[in-house]
Amino acid sequence: MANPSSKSSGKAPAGGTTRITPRATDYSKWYLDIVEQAQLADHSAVRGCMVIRPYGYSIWEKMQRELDQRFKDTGHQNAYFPLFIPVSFLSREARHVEGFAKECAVVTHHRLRAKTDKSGVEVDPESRLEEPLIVRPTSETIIWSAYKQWIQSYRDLPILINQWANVVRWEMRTRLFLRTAEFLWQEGHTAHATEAEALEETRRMLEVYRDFAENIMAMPVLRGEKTPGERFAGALETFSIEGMMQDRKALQAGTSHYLGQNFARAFDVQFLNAQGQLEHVYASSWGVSTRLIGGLIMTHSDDAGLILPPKLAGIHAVIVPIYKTDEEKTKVYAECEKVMAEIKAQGHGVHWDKREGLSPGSKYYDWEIRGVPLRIEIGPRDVDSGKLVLVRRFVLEQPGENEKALRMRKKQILSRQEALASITPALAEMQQQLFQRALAFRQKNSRLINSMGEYDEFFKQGGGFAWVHWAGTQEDEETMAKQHQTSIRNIPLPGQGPEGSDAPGVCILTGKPSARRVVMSQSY
RNA sequence: CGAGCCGUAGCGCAGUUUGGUAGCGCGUCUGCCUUGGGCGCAGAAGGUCGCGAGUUCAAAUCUCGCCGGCUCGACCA
Repeated sequence: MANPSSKSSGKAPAGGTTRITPRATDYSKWYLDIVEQAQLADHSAVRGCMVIRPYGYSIWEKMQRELDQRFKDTGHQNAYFPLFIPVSFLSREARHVEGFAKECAVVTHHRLRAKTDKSGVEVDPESRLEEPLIVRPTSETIIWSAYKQWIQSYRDLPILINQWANVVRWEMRTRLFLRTAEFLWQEGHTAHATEAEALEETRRMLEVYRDFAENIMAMPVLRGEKTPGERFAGALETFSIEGMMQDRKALQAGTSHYLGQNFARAFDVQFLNAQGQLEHVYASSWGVSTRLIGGLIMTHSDDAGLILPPKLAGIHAVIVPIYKTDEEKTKVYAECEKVMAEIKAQGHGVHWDKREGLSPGSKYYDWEIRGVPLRIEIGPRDVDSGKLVLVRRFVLEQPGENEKALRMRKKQILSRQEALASITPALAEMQQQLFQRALAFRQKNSRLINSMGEYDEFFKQGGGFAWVHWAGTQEDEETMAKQHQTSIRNIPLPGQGPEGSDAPGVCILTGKPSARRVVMSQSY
């Protein structure tokens, strides 16, 4: 055993530079290391709440831009409703309050006063609120109380509104991005004259989420309906998109709910239809949150750090200059300037790392951890030969390939012109291959399972998505959850599973006939 | 919320058993030297030891309470 204070041997870093824990060693440590070292987020002084750092927030901003455009393209407008909700509003819808009551932050007073011993301040008991307010865990109630004022006739419908906001859910156990007490999200809340229209909206937004997840995040997702036990509190139907993370657990990445007339009844929102009859309004709601950033990390990243799909990268290429003398620096900098301008002109984000006193190697590690898709190295040799060194953060692994060969393939020395011309296609290819790789991973770890024996074996071997026929009760579901730490992620819409997954069969637990398979797995 | 572990400089940790001057590595700053995968040398700055109370001549160290983090469970649109 080496003395911990002695110099480490081999190619370990010279100093105590923090390294990322490999996935194989400790998956959740790996995840936290990336969040921390890529400077995405920090824990804050408040339990369960995070500070989203600029680099992490820039990813959220990119996501927002893409999603917001899709919402606008499907006819929605943004609006904003209050952070506080009268506690009585929550209880208007019975299931809704049941679902959220246990995780609400409550405001009961509006004033502080100095303590008598001058040691600080305390709640002024005189300032107790007539009715406590909760900090919104979701906004259905406050929004439907407003919709009541807006809707009288079928001519006022549909209302297609989205809100970008923060919400608070006092979770028992939190993890950065995946489950925090406060998180950022968007919530769409729509009102319709007919059930069919509201259902269509519910499915349309599920498809918007799928499109965004797969084409922007390069994260394949399964669309499907949640079982009654997993439904949103107050919904008649809940649909989700579920991604498979690299540890083969599922992550619920977005939900779209058909709320029927539940909230319209709770807030007495009726409209006069074209036939002159009063009717309750039909509703949908749908949301995705900063949890997506957690999904992004766990879908693509590797032991060297974050890997960003180009469409979510603010910086697509980083330029690292290499020089010894002032003379070389001048020469190299002139070239960097030109290369930077040309990449910018192509419409890509580019950053020139001018930090002094850091070796190029340090900079390489730095940008790798942050997941920047392309690195361009420019040294005197390159300037003289009219070439550029272009290094990709990610190339598709080939079977049996060792780490050194992989690294060699990431690095190309190209003529300046060739290198610049290859940036756009390289980014497009990376985006495509990240999706392909994640999809192949999910397929490899998805299986049609027809007996409890197979089921046990599958999860003993590491698990994944088990496509099983199911006709059990909610109690049966809970029993499965206890015994296997698995749950029904959703009942996938047809056409998404392995060969033969859409055929009817019999429940693996009860043997009763079943029309469709469900996907069971461990989850976040 | 239950069990276990943890909280000492920006980061990672030693010191706590047996109370007695606040330590190490990395990072940071200054200068020199370097720069094609985490350079080197010299010097310097940096601390309410998570917070509060208690025991004591004396508390990072012992006691009690609280806060926060990690892992596992319970819980979780």
